[in-house]
Amino acid sequence: MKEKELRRTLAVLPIGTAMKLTDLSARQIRYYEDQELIRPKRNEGNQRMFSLNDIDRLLEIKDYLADGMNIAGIKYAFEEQKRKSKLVTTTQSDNHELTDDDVRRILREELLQTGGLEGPDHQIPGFFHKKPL
DNA sequence: GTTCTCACA
DNA sequence: TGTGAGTA
Repeated sequence: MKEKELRRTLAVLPIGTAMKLTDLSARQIRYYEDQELIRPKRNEGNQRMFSLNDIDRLLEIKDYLADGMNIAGIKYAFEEQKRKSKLVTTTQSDNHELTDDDVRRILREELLQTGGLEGPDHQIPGFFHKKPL
């Protein structure tokens, strides 16, 4: 499955396409880049070029945001995703019982629970959640 | 026509 | 986040 992974990392989509695919505004996409949630490549004309992985990433960001998570929380979520991903590939390289979706869902639940139980006093300023619902 | 950066009545 | 300005 290396060819497939390679194609998913090919940055060939301009921001206009990313907008249609993710239903996000150019403003939002650029803002998320500033927050280092995504790292689109740049072409010769300094224009952002997105890969399918970037698109998935943007969709995840939109998903997390919908669940009330903020930028800091999402950054943390991606770090954990990377950490757990490494754990899975090294401990069960041939056991694919856990799909990426499972990891994301489990992780989201964990984050929502943690942030939800924290009292306003012990909550890290703008980490997991936006204003307590 | 599209995208980029910067700035704000 | 939106939006307009001035470019590339």
